[in-house]
Amino acid sequence: MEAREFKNFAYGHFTKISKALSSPGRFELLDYLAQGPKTVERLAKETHMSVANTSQHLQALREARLVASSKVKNHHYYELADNEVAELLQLTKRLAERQFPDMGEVRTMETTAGGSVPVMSSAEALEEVASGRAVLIDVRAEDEYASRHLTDAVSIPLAQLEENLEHLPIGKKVIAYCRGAYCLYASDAVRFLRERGFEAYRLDEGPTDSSISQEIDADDGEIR
Amino acid sequence: MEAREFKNFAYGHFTKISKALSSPGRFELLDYLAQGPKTVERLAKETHMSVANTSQHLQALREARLVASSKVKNHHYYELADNEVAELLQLTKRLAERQFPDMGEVRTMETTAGGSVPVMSSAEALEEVASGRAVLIDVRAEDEYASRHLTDAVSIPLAQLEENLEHLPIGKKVIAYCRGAYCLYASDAVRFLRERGFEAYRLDEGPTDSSISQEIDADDGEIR
DNA sequence: TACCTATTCAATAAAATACTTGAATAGATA
DNA sequence: TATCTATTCAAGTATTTTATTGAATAGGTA
Repeated sequence: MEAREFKNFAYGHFTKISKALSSPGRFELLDYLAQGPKTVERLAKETHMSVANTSQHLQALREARLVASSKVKNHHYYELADNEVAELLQLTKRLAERQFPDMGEVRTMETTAGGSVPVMSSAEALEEVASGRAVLIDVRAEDEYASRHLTDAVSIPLAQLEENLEHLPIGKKVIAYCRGAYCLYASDAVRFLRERGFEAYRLDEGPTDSSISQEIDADDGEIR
Repeated sequence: MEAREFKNFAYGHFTKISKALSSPGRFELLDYLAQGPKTVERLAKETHMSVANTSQHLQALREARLVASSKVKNHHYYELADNEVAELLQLTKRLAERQFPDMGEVRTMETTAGGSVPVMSSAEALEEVASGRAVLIDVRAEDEYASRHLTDAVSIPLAQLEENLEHLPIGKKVIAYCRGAYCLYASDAVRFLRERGFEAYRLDEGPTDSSISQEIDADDGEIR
């Protein structure tokens, strides 16, 4: 193999990865898959894409080895092929926010609804929860919670928040989190709770590898 | 801003980064820029692209905020806009090599010339050099060495290796490194040295952030 | 067996991207 | 001032990527 041929081979492979990440639709799919395995249909629904289009994108992602699929009964489950894929997503997001300052501004505006949704850092939340002054709720779908969640978090999907109000402690702070800094579920939850008198906050991120240092039990996703 | 509008905004920005990284030409440009600032002409020469094409790619990279440019006299110098860009390159390469196992195989075949170029890990090299049993040579261009290099490394660009043979110690091992695991300069150097009786090795990587933990002096790139 | 569901495939049209060529610009130098 | 050099711009063509649609497949289920 000639030197140039070798270069083409190497750079061709490197860019397979970036190419797969370079479409907004695919990036969004990966973002959802970072929450846990999902079927094509569900991904299509969550991203508002057609099923065929979703399937095609997933195909592209599989060819780039960013996702893997498995079959259970009649459903094909897709999931991230490697933890480093999630890292790549994280790093790309962080870089984007750093290099395009208005991104961070817009995100803050949107997720805090112009100031009426207070944000809490992971570090502070950890302290509040540990000392018993606050409870942590995970407002994502149940299976996403099951796949992986923050220590001591309770699962209350956004849609079931109203019917679970009675289970929330009255005097304590309530800290909600969802898929991450760009996900609006937690903000919706906080607004809903504040309207009902709770001292609610949203977490500034979701359950990432760096926020979860504990081991994950393969059986039920419970963090020890 | 509507929820969907917000999503489009966010994912649109994220993918600006990946899109910029998704062309082999641009990836290669960034790879060279990770060694230090360079002019358009030089980049064009090193990548064997036309100057106009190189300039256009650099333009695209600047719009994605991956590179920044400055002007000195009649030359425009381009450089990475952020250290995280280098991290992104690293992570992408690592992921590609992990997910496409034949990549690693081909790389090993090429860079070790089928076994005649022994490789040494950074950790081992550090020990050998510290104990005085080996010398470390940086075979990249001088300005790349000046921009950043490994501790205790001596600069001997590949083209000047022959005329500097007399300065290499006879009884010691010689460890060569260049831009990284996919760069062939170090391999060329090792073959050249072995033909002349030296016990030469190539390092398995280049001067990355993780291999350099020391502070870099802004004046001359010397690592303390 | 026939039927149903989830997923993939194939074909198309529209849109974006890549590389080439030649001209334009803007600073230095003579 | 004229000239030279490095870089960018603009236009054109070829290629690649995208979303849509409707058909095909392949496992379950009745």
